[in-house]
This record gives sequence, C-alpha cells and structure tokens, in this order.
Amino acid sequence: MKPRIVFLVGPTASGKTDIAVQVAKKINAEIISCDSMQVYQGMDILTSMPPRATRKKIPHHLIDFIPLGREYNVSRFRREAVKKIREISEKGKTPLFAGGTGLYMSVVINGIFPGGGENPEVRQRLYRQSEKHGGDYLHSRLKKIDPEAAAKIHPHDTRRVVRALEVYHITGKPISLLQKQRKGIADKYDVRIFCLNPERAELYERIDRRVDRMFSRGLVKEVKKILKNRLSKTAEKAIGIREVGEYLNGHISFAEAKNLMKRNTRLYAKRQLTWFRKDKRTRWIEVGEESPQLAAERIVSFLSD
RNA sequence: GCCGAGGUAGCUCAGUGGUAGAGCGCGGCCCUGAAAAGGCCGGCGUGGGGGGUCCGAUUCCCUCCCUCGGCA
Repeated sequence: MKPRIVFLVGPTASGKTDIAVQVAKKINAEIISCDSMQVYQGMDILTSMPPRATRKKIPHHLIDFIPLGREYNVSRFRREAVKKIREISEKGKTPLFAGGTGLYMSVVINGIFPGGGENPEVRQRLYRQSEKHGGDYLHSRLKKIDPEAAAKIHPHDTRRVVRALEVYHITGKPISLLQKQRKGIADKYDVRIFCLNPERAELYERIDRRVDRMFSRGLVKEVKKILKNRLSKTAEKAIGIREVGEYLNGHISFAEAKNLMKRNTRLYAKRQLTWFRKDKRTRWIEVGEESPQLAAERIVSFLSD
C-alpha cells in the first residue's frame, strides 16, 4: 500500500489553518505549509501565520524560516518539501500540506522540469529588450526557437516569454520540451487533495473581516517594520505591503488602503480557486459556520474511502 | 417656489436620430525557478416614468418624478 499524503488547500480566509491542525491531530500528521508567503519571517499579521502556540503542539514545516530579503521560489520549495515528506514518513507520520499556493502544491505532486535554473543577467537583458522593442518582439523570437511554447504563452505575458527564452539560453533546449520531463510523487504516494470551499459571498465577508482584524492587530506597525528591510522579489509582493506603504507615505488614505487590500485579496482568492479546480482528484469541502473540529472530522472520514 | 446642472451597467461616467460603450466591480480561464506574482476572455442594461415628432428615439419636443448646486 502506498503511503498517504494529504493536501488541504483552499482560498485565503477559508479556514485552512485551524482545520489543518484538527486534521493533523486526528491522523497523526505533521503540517507542511504550502504557502509562498508564510515561508518568510516577520510577516505574522500580514500572512495570518498560525500562532506559535499551535505550531508548538503540532509541528509545522517550511514556515517562518526565510529572511525577508532572501529570494525563495518554487524550486526551493519543491526540494525542501520532498525532503520533509521523507522525514515525516520515516517517523511513521503522515505529511499534511496546508496552504493556498496552487503552484507549490502542483509542483510537489507533478514535479518540476529539470535544468531550469535562473540566470539573472540573461533575464535582466531580456526584460530590457522587452521594454525597448515591446512585448511582441520577444514573443516572435520565442516563436522561432519554440513554437509550441509561443503558442501557449500570450505575447503580453512578458514574464513567461522571458522565462522561456531564458531557459533556452541556459539549456539550449525549448522549455516546452523540458516541461514534459517532470517527475512527481503521484505514483509513489496515495495523494489526497481537499479544498475548502466557502460560499462566495461568505468568503468575501471573511476576507473583509480578516483584513479589518489585521489592522486592529497592528498591521501598520508590522508593515512599517517590514519596509525597513530590503525585500525579496516575492516578499515585497505580499498583499498589504504596497497598500499600507502607500498609506504610510501619504498617497492614499487609511480607508483606501484597507479597501484596496480587501479588493486585492478577493481577486487573489478567485485566482486560487481557479487553480484548485484544475486537479480533478480534488475533493471539495463546503465549509460554513461549523467548527474546525467538525470540518476536520468530515475530511478524515473521506480519507478511509 | 424660481433658476441652473443632471438622471445611461453594481459604481463613476462617455457617446450617438438607426435599440449603447469605458474604467472599476463582478464572473470565467491560463499558469512549473517572482506565483499573495504575471497574463487572457466575458457587458452582466426595461438608457427615471408617460406622451409626442419621425420609417426609426437612448439621442429631438412636451410633461411628470427624482438628485445636486444657486436664489428665495
């Protein structure tokens, strides 16, 4: 029998943190965070980090361990996650991934393509060219070396066009070819995916409440402190940093900052849901007003299927 | 009460004698080394009510209602 790995995902503010802890207790699991922002240290309020007290009771991994200025990415996450899976399994426990970053989940399950490191110089040069000659210029170059990728990537999606060219520059192979050479864990493990799914209106209310709560818990102060650091490309993109920053430098009002944060979080939640709809193995868990314990019980009951 | 401006998408507003758009919102989607990022698609509408002119009105005319500003 294959060892089991459980993924508990869902849009932001859907209640993952609490439910994950309850599930972990019931199935003797350790939690591996699957969240691109919670890896960073110093963003407790901003990322609604699970409180230290709960992390003490149930071990949480890949969380709160990277300085704000250090670059972090899918590849590092994948490597570390795979290692954690092994370690937790060796202890006879179940790895329970909990978080909202769809790409990170997908890369753990489906693998990452090989040989695609970064080359900052090449990347920078490509972005400069894109600015100078317009987005279509790079896209037409991509068309020549990798028509398959070019057909898939929209010319305006500069980030992906640049990445495809960068990979070709580094490896001499088209990215579309490399991307077919991925090895995931799906065949070695019994992968179970659960996605928390509050009703949309309810989700948006929860998001609003959460943002309000962040402010009352001292978000402004936290962001002020964060902004004293040099931030990695990822960390600086956490929702709230720009909004609160603009408030701090007087460009927008307090109320505007708050509303923008709510709106941006809603848009983010929508994008998350699109990700989660993709994997057809996903079991959708409708959540409402019930307690985390009850939701966890329902999830655990599905595990014996 | 009088004068002026205006009532068009959920919101802010543009436009036209041949039944209407834009931004935001909202919905859907794509995604593999920045992913809380980046990108794509979708108009979702009794054009304030009623009447008139016209082949045809959201557009012109009349009237009523409502909102805002000024004067009383």
